[in-house]
Amino acid sequence: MLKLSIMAVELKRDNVRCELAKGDDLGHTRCALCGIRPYSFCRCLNEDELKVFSKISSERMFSDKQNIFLQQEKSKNLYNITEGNIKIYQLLTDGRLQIIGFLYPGDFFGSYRQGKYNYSAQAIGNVKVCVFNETTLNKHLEKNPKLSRELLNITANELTLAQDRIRVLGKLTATERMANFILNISDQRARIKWQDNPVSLPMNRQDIADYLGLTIATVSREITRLKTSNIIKVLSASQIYINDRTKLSLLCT
Amino acid sequence: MLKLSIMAVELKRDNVRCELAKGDDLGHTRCALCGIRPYSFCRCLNEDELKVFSKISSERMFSDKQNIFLQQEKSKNLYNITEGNIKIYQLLTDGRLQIIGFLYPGDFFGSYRQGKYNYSAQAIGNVKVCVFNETTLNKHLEKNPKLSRELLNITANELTLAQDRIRVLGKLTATERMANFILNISDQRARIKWQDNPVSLPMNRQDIADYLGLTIATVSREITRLKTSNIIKVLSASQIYINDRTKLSLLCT
DNA sequence: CGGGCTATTGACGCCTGTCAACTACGGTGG
DNA sequence: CCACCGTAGTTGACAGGCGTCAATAGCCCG
Repeated sequence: MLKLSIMAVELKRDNVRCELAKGDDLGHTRCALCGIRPYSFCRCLNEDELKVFSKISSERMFSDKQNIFLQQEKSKNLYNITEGNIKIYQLLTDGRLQIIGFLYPGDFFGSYRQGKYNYSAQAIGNVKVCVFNETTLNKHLEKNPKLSRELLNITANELTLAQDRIRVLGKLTATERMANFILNISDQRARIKWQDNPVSLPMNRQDIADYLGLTIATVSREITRLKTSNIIKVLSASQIYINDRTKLSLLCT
Repeated sequence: MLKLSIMAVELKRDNVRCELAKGDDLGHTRCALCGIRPYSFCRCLNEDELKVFSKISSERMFSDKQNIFLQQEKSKNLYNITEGNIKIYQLLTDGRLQIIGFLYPGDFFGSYRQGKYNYSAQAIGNVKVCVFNETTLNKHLEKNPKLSRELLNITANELTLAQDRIRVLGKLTATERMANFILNISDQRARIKWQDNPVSLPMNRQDIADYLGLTIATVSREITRLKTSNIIKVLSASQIYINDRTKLSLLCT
């Protein structure tokens, strides 16, 4: 029953895509057909600019657990997710792994420092991305102040998200982290007009643990705790229904 | 003895400032006299642009524990530190405090989301800052792609620093965090050509604890541990001499 | 020399990690 | 359609790292 309603939402997305495409010169530009554009940094472009943009970018697919790039690799490309989810992570020398963030459709990534990626990026499930050559995009930015302004905005926004995460990892307890995580992911889905309750978690427990600075056992226990206190319902391992959003918010402090 | 050598370095900074000023039309522009400019986002400006820049910015002083702005406050200004140190932090509803970052001379701050500051900023000791009106600076950015590119670069750089901190808070042990902290602060000082060994810590133990997601007791214990294993010497509470940088690096994993 | 603040150190407890057993689920083959 | 297997998730027992609370030590300044 619930699963059906989720499917309906995913289908609705495809409809949106078709509607966007209708008014355009079909087939000439990939970008014009892109359903995620309203939520992506390229939303600031007009129709003409969009055609140019389609040419300087290309599409690539990745499947589950495939790496888009690795940390310390020389950075050549920047990416924009059009479908699917990605995790970005850093590895310690002894094998410990910290997930820096989960990225969703519309997210731009590949930020770099001294020409090297600062993290590895790996597909969670099937993923479709737009690929931009770094130098090409940079040249484009010089000519298009609107675009570079947009890029500054989303980078600043990512920075505030990272800073919020610093607070979470520095001060919150396991319960608080878990509550905060579920709310965040629900909000994230709402932002791109996807069903935000129940929430479907694309990542597994290990990923959640590595993201929250916890272990898989603790994550599991905390989910059980939220479940037994009737704040959430666990429809399946990856389907969480939020019973009481208020209580969940209070847990985030 | 060691204190003297530190003073020498501070004096040397003043000399640099004088040298920079020599070739300029003295007194007409504040920016031309600014010693921290080579390490600040305004370094990309030429002499003429600098004169304009002096006019659209103003100088302000803050003393120890004074707040420059508070989280959730409507953001009007952006700041650039010219002297002293600042902590940016977030407060939880129950009073817990997480220091997001320490900022040093040359650092630009005031990033915001939805028109509100995402953190509070407070002076550590005496501080001098450049103040920019947000809208004025934005207008300036439109006309000056070099400047907005520079701003994008430093924002992207801050983002990578924030991401590194996510790894530290998510995965490192207390010892590792402490080692990482001391090295970072030493590197930071080296970057702006200040004495990087011994390191003088402008912040107190409580600040370090709130920064590293630990308690004051643990910070103190970890410092003692590094001291007894001869990796550092504690000249005074705020003066740390690094005996063995290699061992310290190894502790950061 | 004494007051007040900051830092250090000790005793103890709890939260979360570790390790391992158990359970649930999805896919595959008979 | 069911039995089987492998993977992912849950749960339990236990341990240890770090927090908590408090006493002590060190330092600055009057």
